Amino acid sequence: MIKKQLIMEKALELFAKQGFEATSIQQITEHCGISKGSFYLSFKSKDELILALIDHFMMQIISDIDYTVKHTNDDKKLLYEFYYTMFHSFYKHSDFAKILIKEQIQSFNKELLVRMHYYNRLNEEIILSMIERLYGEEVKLTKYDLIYSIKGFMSTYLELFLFYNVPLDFTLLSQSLVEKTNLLARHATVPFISQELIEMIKQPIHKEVSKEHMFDIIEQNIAGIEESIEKESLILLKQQLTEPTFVPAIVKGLLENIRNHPHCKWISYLLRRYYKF
Amino acid sequence: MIKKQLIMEKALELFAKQGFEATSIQQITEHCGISKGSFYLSFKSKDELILALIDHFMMQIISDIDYTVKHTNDDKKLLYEFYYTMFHSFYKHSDFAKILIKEQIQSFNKELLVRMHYYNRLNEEIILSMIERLYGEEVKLTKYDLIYSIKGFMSTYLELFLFYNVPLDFTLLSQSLVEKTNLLARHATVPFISQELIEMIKQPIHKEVSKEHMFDIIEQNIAGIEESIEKESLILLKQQLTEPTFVPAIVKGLLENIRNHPHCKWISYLLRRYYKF
DNA sequence: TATAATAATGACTAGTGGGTCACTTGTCAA
DNA sequence: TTGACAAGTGACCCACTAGTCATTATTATA
Repeated sequence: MIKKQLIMEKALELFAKQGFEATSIQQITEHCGISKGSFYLSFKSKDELILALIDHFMMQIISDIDYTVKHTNDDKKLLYEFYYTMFHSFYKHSDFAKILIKEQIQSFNKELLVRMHYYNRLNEEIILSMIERLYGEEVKLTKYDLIYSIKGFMSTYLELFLFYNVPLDFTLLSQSLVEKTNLLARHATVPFISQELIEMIKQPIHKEVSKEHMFDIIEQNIAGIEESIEKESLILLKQQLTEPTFVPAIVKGLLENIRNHPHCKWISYLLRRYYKF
Repeated sequence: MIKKQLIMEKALELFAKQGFEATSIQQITEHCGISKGSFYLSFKSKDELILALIDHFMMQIISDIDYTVKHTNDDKKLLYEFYYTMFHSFYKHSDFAKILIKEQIQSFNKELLVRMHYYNRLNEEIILSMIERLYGEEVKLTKYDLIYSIKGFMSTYLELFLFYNVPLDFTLLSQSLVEKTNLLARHATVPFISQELIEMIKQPIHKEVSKEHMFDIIEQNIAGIEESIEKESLILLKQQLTEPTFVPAIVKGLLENIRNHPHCKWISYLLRRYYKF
């Protein structure tokens, strides 16, 4: 488990510098100070490694954003918090963000493509829920265009700060984008992306996460982290999953405990969904 | 020259389908029905091929857009024409557009990176000249943000139609983006990208194109195209470059003749710049 | 037709990469 | 101390790749 993390960490550095294809397993293992065979004890293949990386970081970023959107009560601050969290989360993981943008993960693995679609869809879902809450009927016709505009802002400004090492003021950037978003939401009238277009595009998010799946993830996480409040919380949550004994308040508290542990973000997101918090 | 074009065409198809790294010279030559050695009579290396492709298409796309912006007199239509031409030009070359978006040409060749920066800068220049003409002082503080917003719109909507094969209505899309752009230009007040930030980012566009350079390109083009009005025009323009004899009206007419020939777009763009048309 | 010049070929080289596996080292309970 | 099991190693395999070059085919010229 620890070895796996080491490999992921070191591989990420190399991928961000040289790209995925251009980095050999040899280089990765050398950079880790382990042997080549040892790599294959942790990962079945190079593809499995990149997949694990994508999952690991996308889960964190998505759940960061989701948590912020769900837990910001003040509608006036919501958009701002959304942008700020998003930029901040990508900034925290900028090596990953770099490879995400550089290698548009289209070419190789089919499975990766599916995975990326999935996270993309989750992201769109979050944005949609946010703008429906903020503008309601006002954006009935233009909401999908609004999503795409927001995604457009995200991508260009992300690129700006990922590839030019300039000092950056997320506060100002977020304020600036909040104003733009509000303008588009309140005054844009010409929709391009219709409901029909969306239907044509989307493949359903099939993954309705099963209890067993969450159970597995929790077990993995328990194995992966040190003795701590988080670990204890996880164990209790695992119990709760098989035989519910705690009242919602306790469950929510336990979730809050693990929320900020980097390895628990995803399960925390899934459980929040499951318990409808 | 003809062989070169064949290779570029067939290689583009494969790159769009499988990606650059994943496509071998072997595959390309098989797809062309020529031998491996033959490839190296046209290109010194695989890198030179991708470079030639990038140049070939970026030149066409950039000069399409530039021509539209420079030759649309009606300010009311300008933004619309810009968006329409841009989408249309990428659509015409959608195989190329795909590899441009897929492989974020960052990893490999250093020279490619420089080249892409160069075209990106040209694009930004065109957009800047357009919005300064349209909005003038109004966007003094927010013009760079406006550029980035426009680029954001471009990239998300490009992705939308490049990766989902849906029927698309460029007219409606352009109208929709015109409205959004106008809203942002007229009402956005919070700038994020300041003049200083731009200075920090930009490396100067060094390439002030020399007469000799243009001369070379013309000669190449002459060799590459069939006997035609375009070819004759090129020959006359070549003469004009060494010993100016024609009045501007004639030169402009000759440029108009070659403008729409796919191989002459770039030299046409350069000459328009040179003669300040 | 003969000769020179150019174009095209594909077997070959030298090298790399992902992945395997027989073997070594470390660990820990009995 | 022993022995059984897990963790770790790196030489090795094979498929494949970019690029070369001696040889052959084609074309142009005289």
